[in-house]
Amino acid sequence: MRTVTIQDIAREAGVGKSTVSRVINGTGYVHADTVVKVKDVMTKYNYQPSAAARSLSKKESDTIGLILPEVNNPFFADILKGVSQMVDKCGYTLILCGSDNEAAKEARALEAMRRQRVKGLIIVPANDYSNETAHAHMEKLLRELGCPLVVLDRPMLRMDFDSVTTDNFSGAYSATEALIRAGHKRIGIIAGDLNLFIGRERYEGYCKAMEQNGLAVDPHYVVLGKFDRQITYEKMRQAIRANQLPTAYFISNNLSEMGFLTAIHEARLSVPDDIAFVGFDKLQGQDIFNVPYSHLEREVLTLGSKAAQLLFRRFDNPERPVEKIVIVPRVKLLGSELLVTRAEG
Amino acid sequence: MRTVTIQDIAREAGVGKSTVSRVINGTGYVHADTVVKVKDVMTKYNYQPSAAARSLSKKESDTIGLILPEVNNPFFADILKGVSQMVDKCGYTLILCGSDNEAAKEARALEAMRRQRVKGLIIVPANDYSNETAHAHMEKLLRELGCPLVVLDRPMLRMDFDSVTTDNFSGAYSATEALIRAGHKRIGIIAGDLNLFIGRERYEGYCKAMEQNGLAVDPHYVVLGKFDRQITYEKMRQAIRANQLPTAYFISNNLSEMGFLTAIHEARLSVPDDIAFVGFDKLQGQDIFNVPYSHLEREVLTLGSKAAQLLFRRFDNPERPVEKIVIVPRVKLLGSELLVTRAEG
DNA sequence: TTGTAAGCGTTATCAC
DNA sequence: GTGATAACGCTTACAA
Repeated sequence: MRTVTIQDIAREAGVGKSTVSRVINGTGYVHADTVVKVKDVMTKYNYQPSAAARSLSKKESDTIGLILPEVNNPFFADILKGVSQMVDKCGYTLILCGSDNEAAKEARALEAMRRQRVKGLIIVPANDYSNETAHAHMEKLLRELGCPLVVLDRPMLRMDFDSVTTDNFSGAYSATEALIRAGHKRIGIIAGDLNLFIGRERYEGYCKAMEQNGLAVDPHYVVLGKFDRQITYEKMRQAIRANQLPTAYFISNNLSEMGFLTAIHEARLSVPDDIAFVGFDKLQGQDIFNVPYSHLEREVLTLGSKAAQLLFRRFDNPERPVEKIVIVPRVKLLGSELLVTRAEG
Repeated sequence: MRTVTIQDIAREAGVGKSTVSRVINGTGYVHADTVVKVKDVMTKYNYQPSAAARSLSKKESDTIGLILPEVNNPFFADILKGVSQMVDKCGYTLILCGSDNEAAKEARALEAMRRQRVKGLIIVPANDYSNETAHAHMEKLLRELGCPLVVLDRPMLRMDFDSVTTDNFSGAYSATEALIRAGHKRIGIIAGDLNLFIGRERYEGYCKAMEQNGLAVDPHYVVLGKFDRQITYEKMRQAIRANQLPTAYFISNNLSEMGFLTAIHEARLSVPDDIAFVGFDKLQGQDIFNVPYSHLEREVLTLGSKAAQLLFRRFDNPERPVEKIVIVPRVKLLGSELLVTRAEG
């Protein structure tokens, strides 16, 4: 049961293979009767043209590459969904690689994408390559791809690629401001990795909001959680034991939130009675558990589909100027930001 | 800046292209010096051979297809992770399609996989095709693929493909038994879609456990949630209003659990004080929210990687007998199964 | 409107 | 050890 080729179809339909090709691609003139005849044979044999042969011949594939740092992180899973739907809808095929946040794996993924001659690539960088040489290296790799690409979610230092990112500064600013409006004075931050661009941006948004409202940033209330669940947990444990808690935190991302909550639960503290917070990301499933955790909202699926659209638009017009889409997250207040006043010890 | 080809490398290295091919693939004899020379040139130009040309020539691609019903469902995201890691590790490239649980999209995905001439396919079927004609049609599509394939997670009626599935019967049995051991007598079930194989299996596991322990299945306590969050929510609302609650439920899947919890929260009932339960699946993030929901545990990443391994093993030996791996889930008791005794109204 | 033939970038089969 | 050369299955001039 050999795979049937265009040649087989041509023979069976009694035409040349270029005619079959025309029918498949809807290119050039071909007699209506011939079309019917050829289509019949194709259906009969359930013929599917070889993507490899086609892309070899056309010197262009119909595949889109996607590189994600963690494929099973709910946030990236949503992005994947957005990309996948769009890619599907537009008749492309998706090639997916995970980088596990490691530059080395990312580089390997990029090589795979090159071998596949993907028509375009969407990448959430493994890190932000803020280090000058690392950045140069990464940029070189991306250039070598020789295809349109969109950088998603994690901005890279100095990049002139199309991109879809989040306004981290304004997000952090609004979240902090919400806490201030709720009446908090002693507000801390669980900061992310300050070596990362987004970590710094969020930190600065927080500082700015404090400053603009005449509040000082107390270093005791700055927890360096590094966007990591375990590290945040440990630091928060220390802070709780040292009895060095503000009345509220702005928490820089979802993993930090998890670490924070674990520590809080362990110490039998409750939100917002003992400690208030607003998180940068929504915790997956918090609606199900009926918990009032305030957070910043962004439509993650949209992040993915916008990235795909950007890519397709560049296919259509390679010369268009670089476009950078920046999503501004909205504050969603559910109660965890509240200041619960009570007699203090 | 044209893409560099094997011909370019050959010319630059002063050898024939077959020699370059040999170096790339490590096949046949080639002088050590030549190897070095060729490799140098390849590195210099950062050459990556075209996957399309290669698979055209070898009549075999290095891609693995994966079709998932919902790419952003945490459960499938974990499966994806498992598959992706394995595929990566073994030097293959992953092509991903989503079916959105629709047979039509699934069929389109299968066509895409055929065009790509994937070397193997892993599929979580959009449904179980228990209807005879639907099943026949699906089986035909799968056969037509003409490549090894592994059916994952959702068993199909009468399939003689390699597969990795869960023992639904024994899972439901153990979960129900756990409730019985906790002292419950009036135990209900939130059943899934009984048109689906897994829905029936779980229902039967529940019945069997009841029977073996001398307990009757009270039809009032059988909620037909159809594996759907919204439907379960509505049915549970009715049951609550009608004041027709057992002391505990076995809940057939995670979406049902969500619907159940929403109804419970709305009615201001609490777990396990007012109502106890054991769910078939773990709710994503329940550890974070510190809730004591008992459930069945299975290593989801492993589901994915096992499926990939099964596929690779079949590549090595196409004649080996069909292998069906069945995962038996373990009961994990966290408190929601407890029988809280108290004076009744 | 259709068929012929060249070419896409590899691998595989030969001779040398 | 190595280099021509013929596939592989398709698209695309170019002829007819």
